[in-house]
Amino acid sequence: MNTRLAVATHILTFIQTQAGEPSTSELIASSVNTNPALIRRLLSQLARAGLTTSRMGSGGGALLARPADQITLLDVYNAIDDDGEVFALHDQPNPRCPVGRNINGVLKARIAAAEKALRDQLARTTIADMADDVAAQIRLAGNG
Amino acid sequence: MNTRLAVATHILTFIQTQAGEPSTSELIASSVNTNPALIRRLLSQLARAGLTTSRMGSGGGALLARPADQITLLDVYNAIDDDGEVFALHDQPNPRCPVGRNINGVLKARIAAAEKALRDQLARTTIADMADDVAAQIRLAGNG
DNA sequence: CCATGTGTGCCTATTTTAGTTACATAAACG
DNA sequence: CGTTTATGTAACTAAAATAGGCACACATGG
Repeated sequence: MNTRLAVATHILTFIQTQAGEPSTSELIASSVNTNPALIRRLLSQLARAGLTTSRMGSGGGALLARPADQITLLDVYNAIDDDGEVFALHDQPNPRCPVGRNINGVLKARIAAAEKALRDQLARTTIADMADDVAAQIRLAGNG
Repeated sequence: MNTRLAVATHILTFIQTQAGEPSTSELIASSVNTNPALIRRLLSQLARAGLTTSRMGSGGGALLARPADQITLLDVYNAIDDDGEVFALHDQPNPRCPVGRNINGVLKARIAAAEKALRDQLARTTIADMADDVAAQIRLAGNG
């Protein structure tokens, strides 16, 4: 699978830790350890989905478009995944076979149920949760 | 995403509709509408996972290794997916950034919860359910 | 005007996926 | 025993997805 959900979540969690200061794509890229252009591409998808806003020019960068406890991992997943399908059906089963003719309709319903369970669970975690968890980890390491 | 779960489920559902007669890879391939070698590759993974058995030679083919109501879509998913991860983490976040250093540990737990929800739901459907649903569709079409 | 930073088009490399050919091996059957 | 049927798997090709990167037009603040 791809890492876009992980990177997008990293981006939003990072922004949340910056206490209202805009984060530049270069700064975020250094935390993710990748290219700023890649970060900007993801940020533009997140902005299109209404999760972030960006200010151009000097002093600019990305901000969350709404409070971190109102952005769930499901929002992130929907923002970055074009079709949002975890499993694909097979293109052209044989329509002259009874099984081939009907398998996709049946399977689609079962897969949809499984993907719904996934989405419902993703909706239970917010960016605020992520930032809190990260902060807790940092405190733990500090005490170690 | 890939179509291997769909094809593997198609294979098993097809075998279940054959009333105990072994299914050849060529027959299954004609239902799926693909190449027999591809079916055999999937069948060998299913056999390794203990879901099917194959008999070589004349009159041979694939059979379910246990009753269809004891094979779930989770079993199929586990059989064909090497690592079974829906989402990947990003390789090398920057260890010098507090967020980069901790994001993967935190995200891993959240993603695992979501994937568990997916798996639990996949475990609720058996190959017997699939075959029953397909049979019901065939009856519906017959009445139309 | 100049420095900073976004948004995006275009390109490359790598990996995954699907599909195909070929052949050694195994079993059944006359 | 040899022919036929069928599996299991290696090797290969083609296409698509993924990640990464460069370049530059455009926007903004000083």
